Amino acid sequence: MSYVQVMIEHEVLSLNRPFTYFCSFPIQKGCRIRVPFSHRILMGLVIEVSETKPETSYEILDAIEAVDEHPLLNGELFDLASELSKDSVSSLMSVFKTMLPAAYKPASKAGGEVFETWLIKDPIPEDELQRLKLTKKQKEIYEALPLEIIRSKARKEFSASIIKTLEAKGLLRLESKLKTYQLVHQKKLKQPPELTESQRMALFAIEHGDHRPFLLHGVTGSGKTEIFFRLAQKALEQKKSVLLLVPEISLTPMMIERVCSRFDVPVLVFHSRLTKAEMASEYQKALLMDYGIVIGTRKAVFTPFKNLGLIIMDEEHDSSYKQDNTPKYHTRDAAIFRANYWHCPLILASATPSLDSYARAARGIYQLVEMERRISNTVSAIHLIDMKSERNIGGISVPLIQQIQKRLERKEKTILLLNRRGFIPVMKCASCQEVLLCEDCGIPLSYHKKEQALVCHVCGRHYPVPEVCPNCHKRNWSVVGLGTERLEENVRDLFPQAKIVRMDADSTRTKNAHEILLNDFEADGDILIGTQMVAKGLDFEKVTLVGVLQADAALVRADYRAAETTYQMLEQASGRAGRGRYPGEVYIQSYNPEHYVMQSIVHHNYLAFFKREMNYRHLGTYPPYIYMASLVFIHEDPTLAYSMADQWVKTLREQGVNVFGPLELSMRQKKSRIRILIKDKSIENLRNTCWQVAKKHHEKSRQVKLEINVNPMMLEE
DNA sequence: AGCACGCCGACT
DNA sequence: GTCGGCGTGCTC
Repeated sequence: MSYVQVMIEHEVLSLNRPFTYFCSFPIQKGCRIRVPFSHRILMGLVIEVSETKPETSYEILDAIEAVDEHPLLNGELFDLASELSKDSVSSLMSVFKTMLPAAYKPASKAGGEVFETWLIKDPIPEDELQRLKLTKKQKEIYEALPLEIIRSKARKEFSASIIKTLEAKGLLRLESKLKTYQLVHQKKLKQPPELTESQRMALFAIEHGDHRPFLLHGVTGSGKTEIFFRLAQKALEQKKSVLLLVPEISLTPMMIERVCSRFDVPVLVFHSRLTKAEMASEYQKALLMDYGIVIGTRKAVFTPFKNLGLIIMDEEHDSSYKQDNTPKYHTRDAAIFRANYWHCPLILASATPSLDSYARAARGIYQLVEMERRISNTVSAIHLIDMKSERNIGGISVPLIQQIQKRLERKEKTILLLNRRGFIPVMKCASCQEVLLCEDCGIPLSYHKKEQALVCHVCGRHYPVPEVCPNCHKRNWSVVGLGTERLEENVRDLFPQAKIVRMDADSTRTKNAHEILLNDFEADGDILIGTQMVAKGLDFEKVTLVGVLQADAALVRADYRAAETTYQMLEQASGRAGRGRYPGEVYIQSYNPEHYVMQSIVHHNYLAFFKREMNYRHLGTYPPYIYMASLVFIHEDPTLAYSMADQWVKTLREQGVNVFGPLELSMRQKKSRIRILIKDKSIENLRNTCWQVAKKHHEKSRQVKLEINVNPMMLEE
């Protein structure tokens, strides 16, 4: 007997509006509902319920049935969803779908949940028991049974036949419940360590701060985790929950281990490698949990809380925090929203803060807390190897080989990091290492093999491939590339007696691969070879040497953030060495040792890097000085996609919008992708422009797909 | 997004 | 004559 506003399961922008239905059954906001919709029956989500009939020009149809008894989303998550939808220029339904566990997604045909049969022992009066005349054995088992137990477990532990009899006599009630999984295991609790002076000061600063988010800039090994735990302790004492976000699945096992050996409270885990049933189980636990700790990757930021007291976002600079499919939201924005809602502290932590965050801290939007000292009070020595003059074998320089040899003799461990970005086709002079830059943007040009041209991926300008290098006038162009597999072979040839563990996207595809490989390395491995993923968060006492191969491969990327991500990667990688008692050494192989990124790393000087990089961003009008959005037009026919993009460039330019392009990107799934870029000083203006294009584009053309990314983390592709 | 409707070409 | 291609319009 109510009228409901329903969002339909489709994710397209053209259906991103509520539809009204009459509802003859009770229903609440946040429940799924089945409704008739254009010749079919669809699933929808109720976003509003009202008693009065809205005034409409159309006929209102009857909804079919309610799917959920209890709402899947509360008011807070609703508001968060609508903000993220607006901010990321994507449909509300697409946000709902990423928020909810797969088993509860509006469009899913249910399923994914696993149910178990439970036996419930309801209280039964004594005379009733007498009347049933149980045998001695039956009575014994009946009394020994707990009030609630999983049927299969009861049958195994007691007697299957007697349990059956008890069921038949009506002494045990059957109930189907969602299966719960045990994803974390309580460890033996450890005592908190003494705080160092620098930790105490950081903690003091956070505890005496105001409501603004904190940016905790602590060098690797400065003991940020202990700060997290002290703050968590406080929140838990007040019976409030703690949300602990990590960028990648590979970092969850170590974090879970640490949390469980410190706190005796419920701990929940969320990440995309959980099965549907595990995810549903954790979600149910979250709904019921009064207080506890939730650890997870970006999807954990949507956990329903009864009382949230602290949010920690570790490695806040990591680009995995931004989802790269629709809705393209940033976890940081969702975390800020939730911290505001709960009036709780938000800690953005990193050894290498994103330029965005550090700039915000500089402007007082965030409160900056610095930790400059390592706990061990040692600083790793960083050596730059100039690959232009140093001899190398299979991509490994002679000094690095000697160092690895030393570690093998001393039974210490080595991590070798190879940047996979080495595969991005950038043309380079093999004689003088010159890389060609765009005259307008100063950004390295990418080599497009098919059209034999050099292209700037920022402004879209094309250049012919020059005959000879403009620097040394030799004709010796090359495209660089060395993969982890090749490197593993080379290392094996050099050190046949060493135990080598390789960690990359290939070797970590299976479920617990990360854990297994890392345990392997910790137990008796000598050398760990890997891509970026070995740069992040690993904490092994015996690692005293880190080698970074092709350090500038990332620098040469055709992206305005190339220097920033290179800096972050090198600093993070360096931080893996010397975490224990033994001091660490880092060898960075570079063709541009004099580059400011390399120099800042050697001198452990983030601020110097920050200033240089900000200056560069200012000159090129890049974020954080302005906001940016990329619009990609996709179609099989390149001319159609291009003309669409081109039209928009012209229309927007007439409106005075700062627009760049169109630029042809590489093909994806046999489809042409044409990108235009919009820059704006005001984020509101930028979003308005994007929404305007999104809506109008859909009216005009259905065949050309449009993908919008507000504040993209990466540009080249 | 789907799906019906409608208008043109090439087949039993 | 009809079957089926896919451009266009609509969904409470």
